[in-house]
Amino acid sequence: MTPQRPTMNDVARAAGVSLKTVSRVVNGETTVAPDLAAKVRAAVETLDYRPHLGASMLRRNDRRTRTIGVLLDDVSHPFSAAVHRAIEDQARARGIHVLTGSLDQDPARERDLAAAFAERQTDGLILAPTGADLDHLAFHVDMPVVFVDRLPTGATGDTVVSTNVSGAAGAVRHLIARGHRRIAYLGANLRLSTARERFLGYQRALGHRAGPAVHDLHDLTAAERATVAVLRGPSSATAIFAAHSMATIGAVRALRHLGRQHRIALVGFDDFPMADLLDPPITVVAQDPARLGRTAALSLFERIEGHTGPPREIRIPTTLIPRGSGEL
Amino acid sequence: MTPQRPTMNDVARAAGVSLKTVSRVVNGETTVAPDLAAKVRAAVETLDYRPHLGASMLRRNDRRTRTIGVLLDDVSHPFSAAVHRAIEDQARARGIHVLTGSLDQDPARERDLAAAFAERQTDGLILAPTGADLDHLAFHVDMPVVFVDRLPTGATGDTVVSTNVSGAAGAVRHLIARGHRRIAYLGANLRLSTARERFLGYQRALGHRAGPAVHDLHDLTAAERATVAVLRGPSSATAIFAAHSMATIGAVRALRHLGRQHRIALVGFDDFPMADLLDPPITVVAQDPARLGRTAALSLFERIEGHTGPPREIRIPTTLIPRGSGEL
DNA sequence: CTACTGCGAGACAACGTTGTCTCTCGATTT
DNA sequence: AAATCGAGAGACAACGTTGTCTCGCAGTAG
Repeated sequence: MTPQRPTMNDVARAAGVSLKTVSRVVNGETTVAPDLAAKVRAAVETLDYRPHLGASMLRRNDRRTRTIGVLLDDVSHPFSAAVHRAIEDQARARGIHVLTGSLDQDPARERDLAAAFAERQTDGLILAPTGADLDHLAFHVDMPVVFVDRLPTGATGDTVVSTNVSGAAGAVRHLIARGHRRIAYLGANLRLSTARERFLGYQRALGHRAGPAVHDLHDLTAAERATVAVLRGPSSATAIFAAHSMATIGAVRALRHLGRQHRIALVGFDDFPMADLLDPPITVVAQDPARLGRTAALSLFERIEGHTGPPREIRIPTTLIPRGSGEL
Repeated sequence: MTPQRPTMNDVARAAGVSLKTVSRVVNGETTVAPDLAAKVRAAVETLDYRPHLGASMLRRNDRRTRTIGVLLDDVSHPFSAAVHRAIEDQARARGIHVLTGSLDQDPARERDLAAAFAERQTDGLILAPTGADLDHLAFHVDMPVVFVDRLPTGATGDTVVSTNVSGAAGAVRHLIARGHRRIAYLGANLRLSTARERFLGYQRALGHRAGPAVHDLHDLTAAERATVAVLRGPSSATAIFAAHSMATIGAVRALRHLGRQHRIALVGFDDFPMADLLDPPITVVAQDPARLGRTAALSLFERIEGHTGPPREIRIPTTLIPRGSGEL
């Protein structure tokens, strides 16, 4: 019925040699007489033979699938997408393929997808942890894991993250230098290490003068509401530090809506598209998602190649980009 | 040395049953006595046994890897990322995993990655064609392929694309209705079906009055330069139709730089982040990338399930979103 | 002219799982 | 009470490939 793909046996028959000889030619072994090798290659060509990676994997000693898994928060978010792309580029250079998944901060999905990738025998995993306990990894996932963007809880491994504390502190000091004293904080759930670290940087920069803070902001409308709240509140902030891009964009929208975009200073953590074309252009602490991804990939490939040694924590520097909104 | 993962044999020994009984329990067959099944499940638990998908795949009759390949232009581009995410969501609902790759409009990469995915026995492929001849697909890729965003050349299959001609024509008519007569076109290489179709829509709407057109625009700076050129040229356009988001953003930047963003009308094809927050807000013909991805995924899964029948071409409608820049 | 060496090539087992066949044993039918 | 049946469980082969072993043969040494 269905025309089956040819196997090594078919090639062997067509070339008039033994199956094993075909295997040798396909694997580039040099111990085959040139004329036989030529016949085999011809047969491979005409039959359009392609090795069955599953079977080969099963028998081979090294057991490599040349595939890695990448689990990020949301592959359609610009930050995750940039990390993803950088990983893909590193993988491609090595002929390695990439299985992807979006976690949407859901620990169950994190657990399930990590386990599923392990079952599929991926050679390694790059994970942006949701913040939940990862003790299941040690049990179920027997491959190198590198964490990116967020610190893991309940597991150890190489970790590549931004300089969140100093980046956030720098942003806030930038506002302080402009004379602001009542600076509000908008950020995500503190379960996430990024939120914790950025909030810490905010607090360090302000000392006892820390202003109103709203956490747990994930979608745009929540961020917009929170912006209105911190401006209306008793402390009536004159400046806002938004600790992730969704919060920043929410703040931009709310300020615009209130007509106060030129009166309230705003610095966001994580750059976003078009930030420089808005009015005012938005000052941000830019992360380097491509470098995060690239570095994580390099770490992972080192581990896959057998590098051992204690887990490394690599910090990728952030850059303050003053554009106008933070200089009011 | 390396602690090997347990196999079915290990589980069988631990549970005191035969290997085949373990296989039956793992695969949820009902012909196993409850007490034996319980023993097996306990052993699976304590040994943390996970089936070897490669081996199972090799022997099974249906030969499904429950993995599909997705090849898009650039997973970090917002449009591709949204398509990707929609596909992933459909796949997840079916417990299917996704291998991704970015093609960057490179036919060689398209060919290599398609072949590599075929070797990996993916169950199907969703492809945004680069525009090059795809006759190699029929030869080397024996799985269902669904095309998304762009029409294939040299291959057939279900195809899910936007209503490019009518969308572009609508954009241009919108400008004509505002009194514009000299409307420039900025677009990508006409090798891409999207560029061809959008240019066709532009020409249809304008008839013999078509204005200056610049093709082959891919990066921002080229689009900026082209914008300056069509404004300075002999026909001195009063409006611009930008046929993809990179061209639109380039035009926005150039107009801003020239200080003419409130004098020259602009409509872009494909929405982009923050378009509504710019000054002026940018009028666009919005595509529905999520629906494109979802529809492509549904088509592919139907084909994987065995649906036969002639290739379908599905058009996803576009929506004109007037925001200001096109109403000057 | 026999014995040894080395290399090319095939035979065979094995990887971890599932499909098929067979066997046992208790229950039902006549 | 003998024959039949069915369900549960194991033995065995097979999936497509690679690792290992062996064999044959040409070339060389004694």
